[in-house]
Amino acid sequence: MNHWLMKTEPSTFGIDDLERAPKRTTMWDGVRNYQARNLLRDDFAKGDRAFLYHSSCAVPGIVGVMRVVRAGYPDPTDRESARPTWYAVDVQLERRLSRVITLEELRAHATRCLAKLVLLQRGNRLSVMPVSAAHFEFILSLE
DNA sequence: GCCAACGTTGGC
DNA sequence: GCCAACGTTGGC
Repeated sequence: MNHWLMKTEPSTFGIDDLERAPKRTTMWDGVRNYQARNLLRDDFAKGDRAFLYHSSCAVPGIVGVMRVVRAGYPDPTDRESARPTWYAVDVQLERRLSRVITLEELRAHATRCLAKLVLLQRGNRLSVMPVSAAHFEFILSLE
């Protein structure tokens, strides 16, 4: 069972939108980065849990926990796919956190508990990234 | 709006 | 295959 962190810009699609979506479920599409694509295609499994992360906003941070309800499949928004290039997954909101676990707060643990967290690595630009089980639990304990 | 950092593109 | 130019991401 893998754990993930998935970034979204709340001005485009955020936790409020996901909460209102039918079955609190959405197709996570539009990823156009090969490394992230490979994760979606090869490593995302039904039942995996993922943090929902708000980026490019006033208070960047983790706002919810999601469940992967459909593993990787060809992204239907990928128009020119004779062979599929891009992949999507379906995720369901499990719960909204009682508060935002902010990027600033995660950074406060960057030299210790969260030293290897991909989100905190220099120059990281992945929109979908793995989180270790230990990191996942630690972050939840901050709530 | 700025800018650092990275991915992608395309000329050679 | 190299690498400069360009585009994008995302925090601040």
